[in-house]
Amino acid sequence: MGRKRVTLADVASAAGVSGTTASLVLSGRGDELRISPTVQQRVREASAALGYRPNIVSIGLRNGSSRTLGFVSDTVATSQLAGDMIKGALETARAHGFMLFIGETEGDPELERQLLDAMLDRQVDGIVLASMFTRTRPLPSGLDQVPAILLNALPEQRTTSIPAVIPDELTAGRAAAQLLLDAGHRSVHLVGAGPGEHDVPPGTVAGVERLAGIRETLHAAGLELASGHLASEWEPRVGWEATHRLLEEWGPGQAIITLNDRLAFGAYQAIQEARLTVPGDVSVVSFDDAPLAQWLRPGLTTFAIPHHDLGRRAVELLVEQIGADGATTGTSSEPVHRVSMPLRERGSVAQRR
Amino acid sequence: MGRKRVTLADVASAAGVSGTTASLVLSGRGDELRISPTVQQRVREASAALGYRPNIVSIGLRNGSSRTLGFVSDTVATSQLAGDMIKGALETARAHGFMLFIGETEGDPELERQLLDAMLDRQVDGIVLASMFTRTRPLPSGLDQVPAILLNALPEQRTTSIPAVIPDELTAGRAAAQLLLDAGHRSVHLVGAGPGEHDVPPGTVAGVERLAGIRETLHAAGLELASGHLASEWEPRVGWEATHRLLEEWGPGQAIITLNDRLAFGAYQAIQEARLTVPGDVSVVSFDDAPLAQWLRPGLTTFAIPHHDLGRRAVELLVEQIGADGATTGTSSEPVHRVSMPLRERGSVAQRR
DNA sequence: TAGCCGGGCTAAGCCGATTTAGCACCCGTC
DNA sequence: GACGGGTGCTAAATCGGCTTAGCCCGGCTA
Repeated sequence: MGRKRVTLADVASAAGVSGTTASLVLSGRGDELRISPTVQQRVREASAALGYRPNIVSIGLRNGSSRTLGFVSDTVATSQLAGDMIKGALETARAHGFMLFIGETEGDPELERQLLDAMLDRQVDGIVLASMFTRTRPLPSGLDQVPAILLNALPEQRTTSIPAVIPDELTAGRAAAQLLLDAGHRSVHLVGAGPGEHDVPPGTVAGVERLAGIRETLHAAGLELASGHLASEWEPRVGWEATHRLLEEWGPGQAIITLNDRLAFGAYQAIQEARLTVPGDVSVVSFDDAPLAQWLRPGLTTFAIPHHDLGRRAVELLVEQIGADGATTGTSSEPVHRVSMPLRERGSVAQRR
Repeated sequence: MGRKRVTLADVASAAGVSGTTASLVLSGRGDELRISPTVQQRVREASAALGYRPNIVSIGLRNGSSRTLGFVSDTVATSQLAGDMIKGALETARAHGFMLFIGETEGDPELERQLLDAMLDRQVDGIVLASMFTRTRPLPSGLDQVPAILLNALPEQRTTSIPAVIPDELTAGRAAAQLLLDAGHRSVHLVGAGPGEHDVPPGTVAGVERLAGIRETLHAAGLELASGHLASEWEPRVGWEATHRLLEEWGPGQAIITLNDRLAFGAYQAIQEARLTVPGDVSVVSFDDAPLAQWLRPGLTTFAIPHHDLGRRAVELLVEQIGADGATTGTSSEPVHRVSMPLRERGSVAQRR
């Protein structure tokens, strides 16, 4: 510890040249500025011998960039899914030579302010404002100082020019319904929302769009949802209750769409307790592709939230915006980028008997 | 975008004073250096009016600190548990005025090198080297440049002076066995390792210590493990297989310790398929306290990995080391810090009939 | 022999702060 | 009226790198 870092000045004096010369050589402009091969060689050797690494902080101070991004999310820990999003962001950032500051707000606007300030104080080149479940949200001030992007969230005021990256929930909703129709099902139940267009937990983009996609596709086939079960908490207990009641009322032979995998887990438990089986007696389709989905028996067929891709895409767009160096503000053409939700077929859907 | 940041010079010229004066006033040394109240007032007003915020990068360049820590882990995403560890680290860092760079190595030493370099290049004040499951690991070079700490990992060479923070697995192992003994059980089975002292998946500290604690406590009661099931992958499928076979051989009335919650999940499935119940026919105790554990019916009794506390403790120790400012190296007395694993009693253990 | 050109390198300023050393002024004193 | 001693503020150096402008020297031309 405490061994001081090697600076450019150290390299220069070791090579017997000025700092300027050392800088030119090491930044590859040696030939351009006609430094003799002998000297270049000497500088490079000294640099290697001392293990010189440029101080990025200093460079950043000079040219006003830090090769650093801020990633502010409302929650990292509660959702196991979030990790993938961060991972996608981290990998992409690294690939472009950026490091990421991570911050968590717990949904507290005051804390969010503090984190943003702390990041801006550290001269981040851009900000990713992430949400762990898709929702609309107000924008904090200060985002006009640097390029910014919304991840898994939409701006509450649509007047803003900040781009957003979200999963393509609408298309996934359509596909979920179509999957059941293709398997011959005509009695489709929804757990988590519905049956009406507006029966949706407040503030969730996912709920609204998935429901809309499902209803749209059913309508196109001349059908309506057989039942719906609006719930503000999409937890296993709720899935169990809804399914328990649903089976009592309708009996076997149903197709169920659960709005996330935890609801599906509860549905499985209720189906099992009713001495019925998935998918023989009841078909289940879900959303999210939580790790849980592949542990269930049989595996749960579900539309994955493309967390990794979302994180990647957000950082890509941000880096692009930064690369433009603030010169042309109009680099970002499309304000909302939708990332498709891939289907994981695992065996919880069967052809209607 | 692109509205340039307000600098100290801006404040100074707005207040009609020198940069020196502005700096002194804003850093609270105004009285000490006899700046008149009038001028102090003017500076403060100018600062507030312009919304001045000091550039931490610049300050860092001057005094050689960045108020920034690096957090390098092998994996963030795969384990939902990891999030809590990072969260604990983030919160604690913030509380001490630090921001965190997060990096993920995927277990690749080359990538780890690059990440460490990228962080050191950005002048981090300290490094947390984290592992998502407890293990021994070699130390990369360069950790002698700044204070560092191992999180959920132990140094392979015990000669090092780098402190480590790990869960107290041994004590938890003892407590798990004791819990079953107290419930009157005498036939205790282990899934994931055992029955012998050395029947442990290679490289896992958790496996070794949990097994040792379990065996030790059973021995003290004059017992041995009734059976063990060594497995290198602690996944639901394995738990199902082991439990399925175990029930065929031993019948109901057993007590099972699974070495993690995914194994327990598989055990539940096997027990359910054998038309037996938890905890009436079989008691189950586990480790980790994954989210899954509270979703199971009945809830799983398990010893929680204290991820949040681990993250917190690691950063606390690191900040302490940094606070000492490299002056006295011997601030860290104890090299290995053990964090206790709390029991979550949920109802998967019953008194022996 | 003066002037010009180009090769090969360096001095000095800058980024945004902190900090040390010290300047200019006023008042009182001998 | 020179000197001493506060008072109230500022110039300049520093951190570590980049960058512009320009220096010095030798050879060639007029």
